Amino acid sequence: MPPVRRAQIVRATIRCLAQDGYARLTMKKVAREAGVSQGILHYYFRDKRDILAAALETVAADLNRRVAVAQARGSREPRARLAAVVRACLDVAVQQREVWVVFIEFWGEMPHDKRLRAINAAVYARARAALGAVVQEGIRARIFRQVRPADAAAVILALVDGVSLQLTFEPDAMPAARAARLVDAVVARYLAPGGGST
Amino acid sequence: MPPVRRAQIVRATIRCLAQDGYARLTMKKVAREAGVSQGILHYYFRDKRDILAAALETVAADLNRRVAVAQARGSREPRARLAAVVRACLDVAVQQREVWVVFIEFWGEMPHDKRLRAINAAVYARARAALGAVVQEGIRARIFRQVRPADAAAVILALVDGVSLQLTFEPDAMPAARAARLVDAVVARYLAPGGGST
DNA sequence: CTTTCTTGATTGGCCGACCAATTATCATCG
DNA sequence: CGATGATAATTGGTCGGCCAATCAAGAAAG
Repeated sequence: MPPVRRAQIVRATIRCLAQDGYARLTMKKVAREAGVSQGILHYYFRDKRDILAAALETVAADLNRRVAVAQARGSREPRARLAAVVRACLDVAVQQREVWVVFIEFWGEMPHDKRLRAINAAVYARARAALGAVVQEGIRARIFRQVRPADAAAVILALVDGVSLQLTFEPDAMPAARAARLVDAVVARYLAPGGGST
Repeated sequence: MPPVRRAQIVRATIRCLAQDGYARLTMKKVAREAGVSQGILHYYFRDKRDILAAALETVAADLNRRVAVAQARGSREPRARLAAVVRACLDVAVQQREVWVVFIEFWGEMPHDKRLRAINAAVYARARAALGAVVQEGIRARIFRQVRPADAAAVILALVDGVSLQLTFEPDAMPAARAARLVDAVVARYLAPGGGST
């Protein structure tokens, strides 16, 4: 029962964050949203920071899961797989807007909370490793040019994050599908064989 | 005197945001940091939100200014100019860490505040216009391939934001100079003539 | 009957906003 | 030049309200 209650509280927290924002999150609202009393929150969590850390873990895991699923569904061909991942990331930002928005909210808190930073670092390390593996595969198959997979992973991640940000704050500027094609084009040209050695 | 006092308060606010974070910003701290009484804050600003909006405006203008200066110092050659802008953006994220961190903090609040969204949209519109103009110039000179300048601008901005994020949360992962070279390589390959029509 | 779980009221403290009172600024005029 | 009075700027304290966290008491479960 403990894990169930914890999850219930964490999910309520995420909903509150999506609705009102980090700065206006209160234990009262979380308890109300979860349908429990205020006291119970401190039975399952030491304090507010604990709940927030758990919320970031959940959000991050959720994002990772969705992207992993999309990647698994893609073909074996490295280019197609990268495209599938890119598309999945951007779709999350648009369709699962709430989850993505909460994740962005945590960015602002990370400089002030070591624990949140650690969770985020783990998420990005995993993401870079997964992307790097796909790139590596493409290099071996001579589909991609010789690049350091870690560099390529960082670049792809940065592109996706940056474009997702723009889609989040100015959704009307560009449909998600077009953004995905744009990012794909950049990645394809970055990894395509030929051209300079840079 | 009014404008001086306002600026004084806004600068104090930005320092507080950099130090303690958005969620822990209080009028008391701002007043203390600015070296004025609490009451004065409500004399020059209607309420807390007003101060925060002014703070975002100042931060955004500051970022814009620094990048504009870097661009102006660059050569006339489009590729070099883009490189200068990229370098300037990444340098800001690393060297003017405080300003950049405060800007990120505002991202988390934007989904919940129309006014902050509007300010941000203006900033990005300006940035895209400036970048787009440089790209356009390169296209005319046949240095770059035919791309929609707006697309290229969005891509470069996304890359810079994404890489800046990673530099912010994991500063040891990569020195700023290497990040700049990496981004330059991606942009160069994206804009280089030849290759597919995408 | 003991352990686990849950409640809702309480606590001390800090929050943003407001306001009456005080002080500085400055144009005007004796 | 110096007094005067209106206006602008500034103070510090007060207000109701909400915050996170605690706790004693009771309900459920085994």
